[in-house]
Amino acid sequence: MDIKIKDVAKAAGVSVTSVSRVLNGEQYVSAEIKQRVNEAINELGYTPSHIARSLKRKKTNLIGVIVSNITSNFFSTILSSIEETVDQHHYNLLVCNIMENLDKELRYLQTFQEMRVDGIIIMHEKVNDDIRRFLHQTKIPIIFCASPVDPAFPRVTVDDFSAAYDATRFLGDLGHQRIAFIGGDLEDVSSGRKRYEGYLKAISDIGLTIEPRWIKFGDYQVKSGYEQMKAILQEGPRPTAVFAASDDMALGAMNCLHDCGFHVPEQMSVIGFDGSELTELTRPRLTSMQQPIAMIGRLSVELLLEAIQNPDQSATLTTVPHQLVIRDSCRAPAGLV
Amino acid sequence: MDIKIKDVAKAAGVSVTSVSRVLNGEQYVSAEIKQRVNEAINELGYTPSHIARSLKRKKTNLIGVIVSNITSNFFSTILSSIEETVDQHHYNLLVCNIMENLDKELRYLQTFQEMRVDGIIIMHEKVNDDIRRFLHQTKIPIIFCASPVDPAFPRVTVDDFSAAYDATRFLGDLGHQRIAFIGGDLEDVSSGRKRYEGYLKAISDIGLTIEPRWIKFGDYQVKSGYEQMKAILQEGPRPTAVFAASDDMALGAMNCLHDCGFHVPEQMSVIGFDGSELTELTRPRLTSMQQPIAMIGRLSVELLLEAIQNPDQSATLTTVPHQLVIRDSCRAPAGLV
DNA sequence: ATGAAAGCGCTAACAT
DNA sequence: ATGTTAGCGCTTTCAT
Repeated sequence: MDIKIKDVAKAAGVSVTSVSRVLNGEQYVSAEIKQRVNEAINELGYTPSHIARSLKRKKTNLIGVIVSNITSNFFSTILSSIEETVDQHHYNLLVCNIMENLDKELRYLQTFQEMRVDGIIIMHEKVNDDIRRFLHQTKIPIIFCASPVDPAFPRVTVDDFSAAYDATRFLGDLGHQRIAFIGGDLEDVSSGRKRYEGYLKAISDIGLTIEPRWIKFGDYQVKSGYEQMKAILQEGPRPTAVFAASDDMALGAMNCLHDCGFHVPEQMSVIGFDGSELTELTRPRLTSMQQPIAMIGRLSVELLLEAIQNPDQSATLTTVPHQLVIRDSCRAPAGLV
Repeated sequence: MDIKIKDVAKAAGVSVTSVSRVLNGEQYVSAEIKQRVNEAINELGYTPSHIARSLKRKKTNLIGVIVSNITSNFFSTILSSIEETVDQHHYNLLVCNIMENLDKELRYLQTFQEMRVDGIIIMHEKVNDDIRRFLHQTKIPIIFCASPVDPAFPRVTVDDFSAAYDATRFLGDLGHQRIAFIGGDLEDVSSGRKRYEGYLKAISDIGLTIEPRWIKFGDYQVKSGYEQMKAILQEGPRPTAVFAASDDMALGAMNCLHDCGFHVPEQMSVIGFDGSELTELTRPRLTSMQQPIAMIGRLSVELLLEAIQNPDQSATLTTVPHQLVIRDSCRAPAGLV
């Protein structure tokens, strides 16, 4: 590692310029020199310094990613697809797992700036004022992935309102009259609120009345699904179906139902949101409103790379299609069959 | 971003050295200069370049991580703990998700070298000759995390043999006489083989005979657990208990049993390995041989950082304790109760 | 087709 | 206590 381009040049008996040229596959190098240089590189075990290169080129080929919780199957799957796409374009990934800690997010954003990353991907719903200020001030291209926080930035996401609407309607079409909702955080103006609104609209379109006792909010994670389901079961008249705004929460709800002695779907239908791998791992398998997870990751990267190439584009919203995938956790309510 | 230390120096009316000094919190700067510099920094919106710094200091504060499959709960949890620890020490993480692709692993290792990462963490069982050659040739400190591939390198791991032995014995102690095993890849000399050997030893210590039809190998993932369980069910006399070498495979096995109409634990006991979050999410909850997941991540980072500080240490094996966590998926075989 | 040399933004040895 | 300056390892004009 202590060996540098100059050493290679010396060993090959050429100038550093020539070495640089073969390193970068440029024209104007004779086959002979190319060969001598490559031999020298192999003999010396030379690895070019990305650092020096970045400094000179003013380009790091680094992408910073902020993810709210990497242990969630939904996020890790997106991350996996991001990594794959980034890799295909010869970029590398700097990852920050913020675990809902906004201070950490801000700190990392600053680090990303110090690192001179070429672009930033944010998979997180919440931002505070400090973060918002940073995002607006920085010149680094940014994209929101599956979390359309701020219309000032490019974002790729499903139509959360419609997707939630469709999920709720699906339950209504099965004949359910008492449909509970376990939402995400209302504070995130994006998915959290949109999915809630989609649910409300569907309920009223179906011709049902809103029942506050059947509306609870968690944090998208399994545990909160469990707890909110429990709260719903404990308060008066029971619903016959539940729509959870994430598969994780749907799983939590199913576990709660199981532990309380209720059968899914015989006594309670459960529908999730995300279409993560989880849906195939539960028993019964979980019917869910599916997001095109891999596509979201890939598109985010591709749009970001475009923005890097061509910095002054306007912020666009890219909507990807949602799709209901019916598995085994929903059916018509008991009385109706 | 186009503004550099020189501009700050000019704006504050001091030398670049002074700016550098306040940037790095050194002594020998008067309070007055410090103040003027900080004001200039804020006014200009200056962010120091990590790139330039790294080039000069010959230290990037970057750690490269190779993970075999980031969507697995076990690995993403370790990764989460690695990220947390690394962050506390002011390092950053470059992540490669290889998805069992060894070519990609090698390519990333080379990229890590170009990036001049200060250290590398590998969470992957398999290596080929090219990779092995690279690992031995590079001067970058390396640690194997939860995958003790090669005794030439530091590694932190549970005692896979004993852990598998204890898990199997637990089933034996419950009274099971027919204990199946779904292992990981036998090709990985480390965990895969060790867990298998632990199983074999326990079977013979319990006084049972090895039954090849009850020994299958998967790839640690859910799907293979399902398939291998199915294979076991289809071949002649059925076991009364299964030990799967990962929680993911145990879940697959449980799902297969469910789909085939068998009840866990009434008709079949299932024990997993890893102690990932999954164990609490299944119904019945999964009894599992638990690895101290967070500790493995944290220790790996700390040992790596030590090796970075002090490069010529010998490769040590750090064994972390395993622990059986009894949940609801195992009980005495039917005839015995 | 090849090479000499300037400079990317910073730190640190060396003055003062 | 503060400033001058020589690199860190590379790319890239500009000459030849």
